[in-house]
Amino acid sequence: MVASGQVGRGGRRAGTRGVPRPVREQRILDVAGQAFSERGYHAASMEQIARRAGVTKPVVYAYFASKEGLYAAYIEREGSELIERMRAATDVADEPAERLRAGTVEFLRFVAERRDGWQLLYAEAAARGGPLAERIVELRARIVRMVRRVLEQQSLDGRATANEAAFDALAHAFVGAGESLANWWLTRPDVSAQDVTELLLASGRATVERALAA
Amino acid sequence: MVASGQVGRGGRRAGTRGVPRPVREQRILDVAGQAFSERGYHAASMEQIARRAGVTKPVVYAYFASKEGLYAAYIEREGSELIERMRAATDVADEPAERLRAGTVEFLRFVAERRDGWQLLYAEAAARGGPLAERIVELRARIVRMVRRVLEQQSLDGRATANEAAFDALAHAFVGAGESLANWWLTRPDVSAQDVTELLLASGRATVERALAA
Amino acid sequence: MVASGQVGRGGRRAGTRGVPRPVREQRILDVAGQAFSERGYHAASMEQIARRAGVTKPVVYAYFASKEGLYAAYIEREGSELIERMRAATDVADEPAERLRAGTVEFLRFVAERRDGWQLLYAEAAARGGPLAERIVELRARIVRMVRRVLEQQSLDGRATANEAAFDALAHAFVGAGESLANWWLTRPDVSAQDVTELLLASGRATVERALAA
Amino acid sequence: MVASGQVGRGGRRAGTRGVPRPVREQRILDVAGQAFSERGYHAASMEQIARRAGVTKPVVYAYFASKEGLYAAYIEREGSELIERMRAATDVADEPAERLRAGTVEFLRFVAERRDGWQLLYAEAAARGGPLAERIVELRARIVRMVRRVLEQQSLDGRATANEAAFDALAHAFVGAGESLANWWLTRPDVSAQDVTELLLASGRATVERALAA
DNA sequence: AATGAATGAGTTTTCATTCAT
DNA sequence: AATGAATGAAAACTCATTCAT
Repeated sequence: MVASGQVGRGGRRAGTRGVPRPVREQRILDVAGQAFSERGYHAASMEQIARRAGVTKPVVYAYFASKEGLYAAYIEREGSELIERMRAATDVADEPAERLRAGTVEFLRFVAERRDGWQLLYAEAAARGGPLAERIVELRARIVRMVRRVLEQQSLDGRATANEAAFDALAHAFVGAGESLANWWLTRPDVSAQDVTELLLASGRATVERALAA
Repeated sequence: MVASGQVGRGGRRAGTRGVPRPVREQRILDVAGQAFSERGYHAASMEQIARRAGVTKPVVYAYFASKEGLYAAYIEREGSELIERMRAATDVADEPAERLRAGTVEFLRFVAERRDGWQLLYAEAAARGGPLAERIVELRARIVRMVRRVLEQQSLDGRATANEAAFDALAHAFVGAGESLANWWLTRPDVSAQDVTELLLASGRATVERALAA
Repeated sequence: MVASGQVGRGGRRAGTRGVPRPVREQRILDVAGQAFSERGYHAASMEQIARRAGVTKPVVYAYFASKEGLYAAYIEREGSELIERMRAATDVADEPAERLRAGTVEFLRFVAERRDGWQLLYAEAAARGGPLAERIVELRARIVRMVRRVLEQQSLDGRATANEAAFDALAHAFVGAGESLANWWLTRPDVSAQDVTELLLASGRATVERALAA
Repeated sequence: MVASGQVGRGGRRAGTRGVPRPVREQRILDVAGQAFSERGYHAASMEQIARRAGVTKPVVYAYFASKEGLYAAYIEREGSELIERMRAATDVADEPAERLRAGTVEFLRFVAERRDGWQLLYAEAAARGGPLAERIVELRARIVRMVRRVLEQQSLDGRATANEAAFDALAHAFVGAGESLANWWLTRPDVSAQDVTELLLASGRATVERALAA
């Protein structure tokens, strides 16, 4: 019988042969995320990303077609993951209050685990313009809607008289507070996720009860 | 050593002579702000900025020394104005509550009047690593401190037992909520500044009273 | 952040593919030497050098990193060759007198074979302040030291009482005479290298014997 | 009677009014020489030269028409002075030997007194190309001819059988040795001009007597 | 006679992108 | 499927030179 393994068939110099494409793709995305996050989209160079990922530039182009494509793929991966994790966490709970807590906890987990991804998503959402603007805006909008739905449900327990816009505004305020708090938290490793969560939730609850009541 | 055939450079065609320097400076800054805001620091080109400002590149360099210098000057102008206006507005009032309201109102006014400036400041604060990162971080920190001080004063009226970090967190949350709300507001021309202000303040008040009490 | 409309850069037309890198490097250096020699460092343009070498600018940068790098590489190539050839020629002979003759002959050979290189080395040594000033000064100093050593040995055959500085001075005078003579010779193709050599050596010998004796 | 002085008549800011044109011209040339000598022709900027001379750029252009004109004027001034001084010194003496000594002494004096001028003349003579090439070549040629004539006269005292070319070569060698020695001397302030002169003359004499005799 | 303010024309350098192998 | 080597296009920045005052 002839040797059946696919690896190490000789001829080639060394390289990273035999690594399956999906794995390599992820590796490239990881490196790209780091580079984009550290130096910004423009300053990050394809050359460097390729080198750090242990491949050559044409490979990167073969996989992602262009720098913008690479960027989009990264944003997409991180964004989907954030949304998916939040949705999954939220869906587990029944009570609105619990759902909000679960989503918040998961959000902070993501922020801590994927600093690069989070910071890039955040920065990109802040910068208008650019072809990924829509995608990111939509992403954030989805989160805002999730929050808003929960807040509305929470409010129904009381007597909600607030109008549409008010809830929209409230959700935006809540999300903004969460983002800002998350970033602050990243600079304060001594503070627990628990504390951050509680503060944010308490603020949200208090606001719904009092601010919307007005 | 000496190159021959170097004659015939320079010259003049028509130009916008007679415009006093300070005026021109401001004009260039305005245009630069637009460009940076629309396309981001890297993508904005000096060539284009100069052309749109009705001058030539060397003029821009004569005034601002470098692209980064131009950017810095713009950030500086907008940032100082924002801070100054907020401080001035705040200083007029005596009561902490009134001070917070005044600052908030002035902030929203700035956001509305200087969209480009606001959006650039916001985006740049979100992106770490850009040029002037420090300057902007310091700017936002100053605003956070202003808020924090007011919140502390407000809280003293009650019985504040909250620790340091809590106030820090609260201020960051408040500022984040305000930023997010401001951006949302820019997309909703039908909503009055008044309403946005009230929502934000109510949220802040409720949070201080309830969230910190916990 | 992300600029749109950046597509469609790069490409290829025809080019001189297949030329091995070392060959191309030498070709570029040759052309660069010509350009630098003809127009001086500053006046020579990378654009022009690249075009004349049949490559594009980025190729030149890929090989030599910068204009100064290119210049340095050329100076280095020519300088090393000159020194190496002189050293090799010198080392063959045993007697001081023979060594001096061999070195001189080889020097003139280099001057004749590599006009561009020689003239650039000479000009650059004359101009203080250029890039690589140090490198060239060191080069010439090495030659001066070679000459000096030989002169000292020659002198030992007689009764040398001359002080240090005198030998230094003598070596500098000899080298200067050689350079000047070489340049003059380049304008007089009818004169033989032989004659130039003899004159220079005779002058050196006479000087050592008489001038130092004083 | 009304104040008659021409200076300080008011109206103007401050400036350097009242300085007669020739004085100003010389001042500009001085500064230009420094700049060219320090940084090379290309790297020296008109802006800087003007500023250091205490005038504005247009003034420089009014006086010298162009950068090249300024350079030419400086070279001209220094070159003429060198030649003139050497000729004057030489003309005083009668004997060939005395003439050579007088010229050499004066040359070294010039080198010491006018470092900038000397170094620029030397560097420019080394660099071919450039519009002043001819002028400088002619300058050096004149010095070489002076030397040659003296050497011929000196040689006549003996029995000269040397051919034309030999004297030419000899003169070039002598001048080259002188230049090189002069530059070396500039780096050795401890050595006296006297010593340098003697060495050079002795070398010249020895060479004429022995080398040409061959 | 002098100046402040501009300008046109380069220069070096960098990068995303793509063939030929 | 992968790479080494090139390329076209731009971008920041500089400077000699000149008008309008």
